[in-house]
Amino acid sequence: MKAGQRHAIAAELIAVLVAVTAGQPRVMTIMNGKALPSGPFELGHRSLQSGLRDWVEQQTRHPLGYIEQLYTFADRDRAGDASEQRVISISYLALTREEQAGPANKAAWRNWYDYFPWEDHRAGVPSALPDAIGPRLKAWADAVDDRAMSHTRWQRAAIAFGFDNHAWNEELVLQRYELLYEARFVEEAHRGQSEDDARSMFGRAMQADHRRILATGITRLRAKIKYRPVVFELMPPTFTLLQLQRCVEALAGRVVHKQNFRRLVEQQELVEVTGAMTADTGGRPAKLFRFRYGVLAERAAAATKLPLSLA
Amino acid sequence: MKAGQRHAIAAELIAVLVAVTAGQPRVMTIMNGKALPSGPFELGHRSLQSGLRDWVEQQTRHPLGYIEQLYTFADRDRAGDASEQRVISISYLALTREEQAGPANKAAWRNWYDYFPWEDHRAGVPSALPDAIGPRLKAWADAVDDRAMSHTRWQRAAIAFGFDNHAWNEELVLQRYELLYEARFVEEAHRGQSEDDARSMFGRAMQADHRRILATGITRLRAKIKYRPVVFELMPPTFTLLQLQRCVEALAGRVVHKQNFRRLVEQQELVEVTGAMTADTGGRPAKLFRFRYGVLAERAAAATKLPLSLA
DNA sequence: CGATTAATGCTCAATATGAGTATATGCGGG
DNA sequence: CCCGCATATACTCATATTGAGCATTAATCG
Repeated sequence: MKAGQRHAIAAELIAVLVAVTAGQPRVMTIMNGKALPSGPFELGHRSLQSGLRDWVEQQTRHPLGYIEQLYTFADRDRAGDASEQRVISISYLALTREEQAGPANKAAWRNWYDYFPWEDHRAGVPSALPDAIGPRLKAWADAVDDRAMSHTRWQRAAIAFGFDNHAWNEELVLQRYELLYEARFVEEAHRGQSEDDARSMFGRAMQADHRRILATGITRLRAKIKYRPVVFELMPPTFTLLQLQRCVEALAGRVVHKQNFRRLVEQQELVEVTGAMTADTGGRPAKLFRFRYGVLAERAAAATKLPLSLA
Repeated sequence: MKAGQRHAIAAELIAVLVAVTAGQPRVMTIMNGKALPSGPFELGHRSLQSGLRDWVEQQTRHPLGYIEQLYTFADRDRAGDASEQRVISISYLALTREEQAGPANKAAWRNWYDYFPWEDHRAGVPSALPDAIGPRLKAWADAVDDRAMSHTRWQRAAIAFGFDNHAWNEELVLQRYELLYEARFVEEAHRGQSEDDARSMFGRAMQADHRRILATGITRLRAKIKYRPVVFELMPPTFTLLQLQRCVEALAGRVVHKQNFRRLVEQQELVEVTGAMTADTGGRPAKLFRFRYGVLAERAAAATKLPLSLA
């Protein structure tokens, strides 16, 4: 071990901090929405996790309920500049509730679909997909000479974005972003160009690879809500079943069958009635529920299995 | 960012390299089975992944088919000594075939159940579980005064190890190891004591937290084979369905229903016949199959869903 | 030849899942 | 006070998935 080399390394913690408010999935950003909050890992921190927890709680004044490691990156050219300094970035997914939290400094919550407009299928397939994104990906595929290569490109795109009769798979967030990056449609693919805030059909850009990290976080979360009761970290203490459903739908970017959703949640005993009712949303008053924390103890592998099928 | 502090960090890559040979799951070790192979991450490496790939291939003379990041650790007391040097360890799961691979130096493959004897349920529940481990965990739970605490302890143990009518869940490898660690039954929990190689009922110990990392790798792999066709990375180019089944069983530590296993594998079109037959194992000759690589392209989320139920 | 070991083909019951119908209960406006 | 409107909540039903057996076929071994 060449100590001299090993020392030229720095570690950075990056958080994908998620909340769901007003039916929209939000992510905490800094720098006018261009970056995810991140801070250095220092010797004073007990562990990576606690290092992250420390400064995120300091920023949001909110205890983090749930933290999960996402991925560790250390690509040579991450920094962008020619510094010989090597940076290892350790990213985390954290869930919280927006509520109080007078966010310090210029930190701000953003709708995550600002960054990935093609990911929200709650109101049906976004028209930009078949109308604009599809054709461009097709052109990108056709742009190579090699027929086989061309076919492969289009097939990858079709599977990822659900063209050609392929079913939409909401968990392929990262795959889709990487495809758009490879095709150079997202701004990050050509560094140093258009610096405007424009929210194009390919979404708002972010600094360095932060948008990729966000995509990783969304991917993980969309997968996780199907087999772990993590949604509740995003819910207020009591809620109606429809509110819970809307939260899941916001994250998954698709609607679910209401009756089946209730059946599932109830038969799995994930929640219990509080006795109270609410008549806020207009229709017949709904029972208020709370998460039954018992499930965490009872079922180690506490399955949720939200089917999240098409609606 | 206090540069002075950030520089005092080193990064290390650790591999859980797995193969399945002769019906047993093996893991590559060094230091007489006491450690997982690991090496420093250096400035010369293009990325973390390629750094790992570089030296693992150098050690095993075998191209790695599959690499997946496991987890990144940086706990203060990891080093054990009082050095102020902070080490970040990035662990990976890698799959390969044992075959050729004249393993360099003192590297050696070990049956992973040497480290976790209680994890192999292929021949039924290991007698040590109800006979010895259970009672000791019960005693550990009873050792606290607080009744509620005591109850919680036992309940955690019962769920993790399948006592009190709880079903055995093969994916709780890490949870079980951590419980045994907490109860101080595994050697690593009391550093600096018995240094012998003895394979006690609590398994062979490893250096530092390598056994925990191995547990993390097994956990991940046991989960993954259920929804991704990764088993094939461990199989020879052609194989019979029973061989495939035995491989899955070795990893999962439990047997599966033969007919249902075949039904699943075939209806998902994960394999295709080669035309050849083999009459090696005794009974009626079996068809030889090969993995149908097409599935990787066709299904992005190439589901495997090996049920892995009780048999 | 008969026992042994697998391979392979089929059946069946119990759930899980996707989708739809019907009824209940609040509110606001006319 | 009655009429929609919007949502809550209760059931029903067809189909797919799963877990478990039973039966038959085809080689090898002694």
